[in-house]
Amino acid sequence: MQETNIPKVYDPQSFEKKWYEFWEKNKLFHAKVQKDKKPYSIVIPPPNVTGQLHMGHAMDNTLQDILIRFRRMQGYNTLWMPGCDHAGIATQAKVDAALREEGSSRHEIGREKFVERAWQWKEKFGSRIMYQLRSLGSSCDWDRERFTMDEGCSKAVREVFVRLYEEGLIYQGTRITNWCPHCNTALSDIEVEHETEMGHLYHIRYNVEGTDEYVEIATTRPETMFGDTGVAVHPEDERYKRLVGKMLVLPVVGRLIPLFADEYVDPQFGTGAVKVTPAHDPNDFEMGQRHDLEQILVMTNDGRMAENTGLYAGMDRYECRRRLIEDLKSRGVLSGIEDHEHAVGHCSRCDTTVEPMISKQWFVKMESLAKPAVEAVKNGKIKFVPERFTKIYCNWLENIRDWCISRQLWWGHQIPAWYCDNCGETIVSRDDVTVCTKCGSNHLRRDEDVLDTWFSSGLWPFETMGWPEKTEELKQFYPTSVLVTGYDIIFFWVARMVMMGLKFGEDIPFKHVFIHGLVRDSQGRKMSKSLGNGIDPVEVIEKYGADTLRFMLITGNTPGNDMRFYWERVESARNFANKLWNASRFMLMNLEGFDKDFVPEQAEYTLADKWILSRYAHTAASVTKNLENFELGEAARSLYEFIWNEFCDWYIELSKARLYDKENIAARKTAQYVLGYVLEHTLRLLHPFMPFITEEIWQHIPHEGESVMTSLWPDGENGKIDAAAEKNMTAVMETIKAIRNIRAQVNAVPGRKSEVILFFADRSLKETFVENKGYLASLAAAEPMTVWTDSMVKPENAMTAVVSGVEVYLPMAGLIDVEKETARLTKEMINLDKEIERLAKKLSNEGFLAKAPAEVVEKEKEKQKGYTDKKAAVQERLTYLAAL
RNA sequence: GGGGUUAUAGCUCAGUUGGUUAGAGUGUUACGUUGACAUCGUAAAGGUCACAGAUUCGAAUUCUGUUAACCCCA
Repeated sequence: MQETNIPKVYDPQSFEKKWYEFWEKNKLFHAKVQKDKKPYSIVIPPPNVTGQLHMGHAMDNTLQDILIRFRRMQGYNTLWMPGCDHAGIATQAKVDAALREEGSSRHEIGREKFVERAWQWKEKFGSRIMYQLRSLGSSCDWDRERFTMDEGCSKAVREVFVRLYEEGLIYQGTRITNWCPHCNTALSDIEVEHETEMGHLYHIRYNVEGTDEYVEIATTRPETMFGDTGVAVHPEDERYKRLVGKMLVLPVVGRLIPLFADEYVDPQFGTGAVKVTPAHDPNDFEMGQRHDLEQILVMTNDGRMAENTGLYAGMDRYECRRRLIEDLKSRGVLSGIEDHEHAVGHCSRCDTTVEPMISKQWFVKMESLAKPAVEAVKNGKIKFVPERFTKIYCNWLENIRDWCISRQLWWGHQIPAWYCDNCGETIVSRDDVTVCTKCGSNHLRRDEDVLDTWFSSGLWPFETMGWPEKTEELKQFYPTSVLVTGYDIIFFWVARMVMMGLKFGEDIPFKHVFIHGLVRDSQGRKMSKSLGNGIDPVEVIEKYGADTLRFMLITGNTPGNDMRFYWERVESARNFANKLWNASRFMLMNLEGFDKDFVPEQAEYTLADKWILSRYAHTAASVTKNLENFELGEAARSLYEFIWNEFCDWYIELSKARLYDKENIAARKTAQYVLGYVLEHTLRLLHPFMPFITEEIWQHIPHEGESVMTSLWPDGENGKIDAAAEKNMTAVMETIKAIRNIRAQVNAVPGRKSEVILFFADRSLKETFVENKGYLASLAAAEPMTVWTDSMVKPENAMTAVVSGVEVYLPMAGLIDVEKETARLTKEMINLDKEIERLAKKLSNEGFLAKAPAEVVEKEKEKQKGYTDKKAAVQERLTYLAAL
């Protein structure tokens, strides 16, 4: 157990892997169903199998791991369900690219082979991501690892699809959807990102049939004019009233289209007349429905002009736009081009400009699903942390539109719908179908499309627990305790899970939604592949250790807000780990004669012992409270401050005298006990944040149990809080700092002892200082310590400082620098005057005295007295100096 | 157009129910390797808490408005 030879420097590489394997091998992450224990469960936001872990994952999983490890130590039956997502479009794109490298393509090898390739991809990259999660320290229950396309999830997806279809909540329809010509698939509304772009507004004249008159329209997408089936104006627009009902001649094409009136048209915009292309614009589509207009599709799925565009057929949509503009110009019907700023939709996956166009797709009716999902949040069953995301979530669900769920991809859950070529029947079924249920024909074709990836992700909290079977896991772990995710997928994922959970899981999927922000680069930019500014968490782990990365990610950051990545901050976290490492090393080097059964008598405790135990108790309470409130950053900060500024800077220093003195056995044993107690318990508190280093140290120092991760969370330590010890110790510490300050002022030779004379305005402190004068000697080189009493004359040739309750005099051998000393004290005087004045004003304020709580008034009065006493002492000193 | 976030030390950020001489890390300056740690220690400098009002005995903290940056939705 006793080891004095541990490395001088924190070296995470030497132990992180070892401990992870130890935990995993001993199944410490595994959650059995145990009905008598309180459950605490989290399902991981499944990373895409496409690639690798990025900094956002590192952040997300660090937060989850902290919560899980904390609750596990608190005694909950804790489940963290891991897994990954098949990520339809993204993965298909990756596999496509791999095939292209080989000079092949998905179309060449066919669907079956392609899907095989995608599975191979999944095996390779899925396991890589899971490995990366392990290197971060994530305490997931790997025995339960799931994948959104595994057998169980596929079964759940089918069940949900069929039930929704049977209830009429899933339907097939020909509607305007957002089409990505690059990914070659339809997208849902939220997969489109709108960016404001500078474009042009083209003014084109459409002749009124049989006259020389024309109507001028304005459009941003002239190439869609091949699909125009009308021109609309506002019914009250005087400019056009007399022309409504007339036919117009579509330029270039020559087709006749009606001019009609519709309330939708904004007479202020452009010329007040809009071309109507029902097959290529959502608003036009609706006008088309109202006015019974034909829908003419003029583009192909890859963004080229269709056969019906004559000379332009086969041309890219933008090439067509350029040529068409030239053509219109030469025909003299192009009357103007204005610069125009407008929002253009882009594919969130590949950034290609999406083309709104009609196609036949599957949709989910959202209204009835969204209502209970809003209700669950409004009535507080589900709570967002931070609370402000509630509004964002509710607003979105309250204005939700139907969800396009079919994708023209090969990688994903194929839609369980079959079409009968014989009678035209559509059959949706849980099991594969070979015979038409209506006409008995076996000429069936399965729908080729797959489902939106988020359709299966939406079932994640319960599909991973065995739904639709009524499993023990569901009974114990559903609803889950908390969902931890970024604000960027509240709509994509959180909202869908709530809807699906309420509908099929028969309860909310989670009680809390803990939202975090994005990790940005040091300039505040989003990390992205195209910018090349991403930082690989694995690189950070290899260089600095997972604990360092974890600690860096959760400090200096508050819930829901973005954070910037700085290497300096990584280093600062690493230094903290090193500090802890060396504090432990100090203890290990002083373990000789450690008696694990020894517990000191109360009387054996020194002031420092009582003080550090009290400070530790405060820390334990605040860490617990902050973790329970999802204030993980605050929790980590309080541990940082306790470990560094109190335990290391003061307690270790103060324990040295007793530890080095091998004669006084009782004192040495007490110091060892307190050091051991505080360190061992602090390691437990820190374990959720920095699992590896805490385990490594914990295993070296005296402990009981097999792992710090299964040790009990420190609780009920409040008995150790000792207000008197804290007050007295604070006075000692302040005095030490004051002496050091003076010594620095006069350039005292470091280490050379000098006398200090103390005068106690607060008499109760005298005894404390007499008993603990060793503290002043060792930490401020102040020796001997003389106590001045009222009857004596205060020392003259000395430097002075005043701290609460204590006047400090440092006699000077030579002459003191009167000028410098006067300046220093004058500055102090000014500060004190300012405070005294402020307090005087406050304390003479009738309102304050009458309305503020008595304890606040009392506190202010005490402050006032403290400052006044200090001022008197400083004044006295200044008077003395002036007389020299 | 609607909604939201942010504005605190040179930089990055804390500051959780209103009462602190407003904090940390980093950077800067001076000094220092005595047996945990130079990935360190000691000391210091550095802020009108964006601006203007309001509420209150009391505002960095609550409310309103303004300005600036960013984000989401339409």
